[in-house]
Amino acid sequence: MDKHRPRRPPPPENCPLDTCLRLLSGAWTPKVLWYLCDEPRRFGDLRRDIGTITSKVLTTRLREMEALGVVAREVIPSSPPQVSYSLTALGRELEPVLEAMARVGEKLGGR
Amino acid sequence: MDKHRPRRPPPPENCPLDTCLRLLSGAWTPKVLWYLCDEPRRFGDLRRDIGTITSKVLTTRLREMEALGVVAREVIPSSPPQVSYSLTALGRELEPVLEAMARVGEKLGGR
DNA sequence: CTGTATCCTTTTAGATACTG
DNA sequence: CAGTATCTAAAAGGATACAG
Repeated sequence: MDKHRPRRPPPPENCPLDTCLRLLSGAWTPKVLWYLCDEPRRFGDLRRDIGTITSKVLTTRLREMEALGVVAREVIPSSPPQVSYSLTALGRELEPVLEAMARVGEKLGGR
Repeated sequence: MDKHRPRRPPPPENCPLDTCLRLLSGAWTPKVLWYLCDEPRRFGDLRRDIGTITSKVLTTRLREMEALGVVAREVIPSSPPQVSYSLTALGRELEPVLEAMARVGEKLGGR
């Protein structure tokens, strides 16, 4: 008799979207991932590549992604010190998302 | 001879990502689009489907997406008034992005 | 070079009440 | 039902200075 809920139930597909959204939220995270998809990069390279991000924010985002297991941080003992960031296997799963975004961005033109 | 910039130049693929990012930024926009991908929905339906969004924020996001041309707003003259929201052709371009996100969300498990 | 520490501004969103 | 209007709080980010 479907009396009280004749309407669509909340789709369970909802949860995975939320999970991914938590990871990609923030204006900078996707851009960091974009460059790391290309190849591993050092801290200063990432900063220059992205262009307008401050080191504070970049550090914060990288630490978040490290904690989530999508980015790996490797310290190369040398002088001056070098730190290289790369995607983990899990992080590489995000490449299709970024590619889909870029494709849509092209169709959106200049908005 | 490549003295000052021996490093990789900023990839032009950057811009489309930015465009898409502007559109999808904010925690709610992707969720609204997710439900509209399923089928057109009325204001109150969207609010219930999403669950915890306030009408103020939902209105703001819908107006933004309208302005960008990804969502269409249709008023159905009736009593009580009905307003239906749907994706435009441009808006439907975003479906692959959301699907990619959901797929990654599954692999991310519970983080 | 790779960060950390402060402080401040902007953006986003939540609470709540109210209207046609 | 479909919003609008205020006000407040929280999150994100920018500027700047400084350290190992």
